Amino acid sequence: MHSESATDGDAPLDMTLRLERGGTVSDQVYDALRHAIVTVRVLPGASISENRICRSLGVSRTPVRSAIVRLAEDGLIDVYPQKGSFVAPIRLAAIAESRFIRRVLEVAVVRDAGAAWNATHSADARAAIAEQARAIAAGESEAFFRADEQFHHIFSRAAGHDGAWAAIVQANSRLGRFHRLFGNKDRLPVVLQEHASVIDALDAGDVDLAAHRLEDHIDKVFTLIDHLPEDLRRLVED
Amino acid sequence: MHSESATDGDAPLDMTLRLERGGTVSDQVYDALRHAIVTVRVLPGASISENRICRSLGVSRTPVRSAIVRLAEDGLIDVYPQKGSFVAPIRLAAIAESRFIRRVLEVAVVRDAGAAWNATHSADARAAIAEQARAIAAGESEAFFRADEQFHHIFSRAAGHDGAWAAIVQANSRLGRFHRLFGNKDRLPVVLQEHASVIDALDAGDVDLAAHRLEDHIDKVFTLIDHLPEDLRRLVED
DNA sequence: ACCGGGACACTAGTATACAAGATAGCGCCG
DNA sequence: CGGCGCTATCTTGTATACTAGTGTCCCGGT
Repeated sequence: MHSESATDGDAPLDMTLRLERGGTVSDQVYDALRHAIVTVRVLPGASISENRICRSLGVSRTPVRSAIVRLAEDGLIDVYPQKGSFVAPIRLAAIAESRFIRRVLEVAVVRDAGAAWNATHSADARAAIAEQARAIAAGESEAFFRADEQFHHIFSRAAGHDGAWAAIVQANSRLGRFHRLFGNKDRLPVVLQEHASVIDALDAGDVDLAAHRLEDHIDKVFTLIDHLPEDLRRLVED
Repeated sequence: MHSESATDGDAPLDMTLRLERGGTVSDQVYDALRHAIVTVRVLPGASISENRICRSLGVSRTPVRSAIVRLAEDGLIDVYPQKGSFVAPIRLAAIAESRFIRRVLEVAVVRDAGAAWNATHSADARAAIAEQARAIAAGESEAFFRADEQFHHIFSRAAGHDGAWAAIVQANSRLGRFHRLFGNKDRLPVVLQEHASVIDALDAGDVDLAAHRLEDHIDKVFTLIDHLPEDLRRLVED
């Protein structure tokens, strides 16, 4: 067995997956599955049956398998040969590692971004913050996360660190599920304030202050782990 | 076309791949291909024909495709649908990014490692250094790189940063080819000295000094790019 | 001799069939 | 009634056949 998975045998949702954009079928399946997992539309521990998915999507097993292989490389799916594939559990140790990677990389990136910071970057960042505020008011949580990613992306673009951004996104794919499951809605306005304070520091040319504020901002992600709701504890490991 | 690849039409080596360890065939193909690419037994730009590989290895296309998908995710192979798959060129911009990621992550890791540093770690590190010296004397370059990886792994183990190590390894898979192609043999003894100086600083409890020395060590990788041999320049992009 | 067109030999993507292992449930036996 | 063992049915891994697109090369016409 693979220990005690959350929703093992039961198949609560028939995977409301829809293939969207063009490109190869394999890519479409990959995007759909990845989105469903990161946004926790499918919960950690859920069974991923190749047969069920290809029946549900009307495609053959080949592109589905290809997508699963890629998701397994991303650490989002665990494959147990001859037993089954399951959405990877949220391991607290892995979350801590992802947080470490993201904090270290993003702080270094923002330091480089400070050197090339200009009015356009500032305007883009404040636009992203405004979009986050709108999403909060409208209760559109996915739009909030999307704008959050846009906001953090600006630093990498300003610094020209495309590769670092790719690494950050990869680490974030683990953190994303954590945020959506355990994120406290009361903290969202605080997030906005912290975002704005980082931009304020950059606009003022104080790179050290910006880096320090960003580091604190990312670290605060872990404050909400102390009061972890009991009914969600079964979704994490360790 | 895919621009000017180095060894496009020609197939200079019949892929002296041999499947070694147990596990699924797909994993064996993945390991063999990855090793061949990272150790530049197959050069950047070389054509990776699924048919040729599965003929060469005596397996079907399915596991070969699976391995190629994973290698494409790793950024080691570029797949052009209906045209072909090719060993990814060494993009100087990507090398710079990998260097950035590795430096930032590893410096942060070594700072954490300093807190938990003990005699065992020191002994392991010095053993790895000794192995590197032996490899240099014996002219076994692959053994040198293996010991180098072991050496750098020690910091992550001491700090308990498994995830960060995984990210470092991933960034290193790009750097590995660069090192093997453009590495200057005259610098190898200097590498040993730099490694030893980092451990000296850690043993002395001076974490800041260790971090600074490690940062310089990783940065020096780029000093050899200035005098890039002309006959190898065709293997890189940009 | 040069230029154009079509057959051909490739490529990767997809679909389907088969193989091997693991599990759960049921029936038989003690 | 309890425990052992078989079977039916799942799982993923592998092999093979087919599709559609692309580039090349040769041959024929100009």
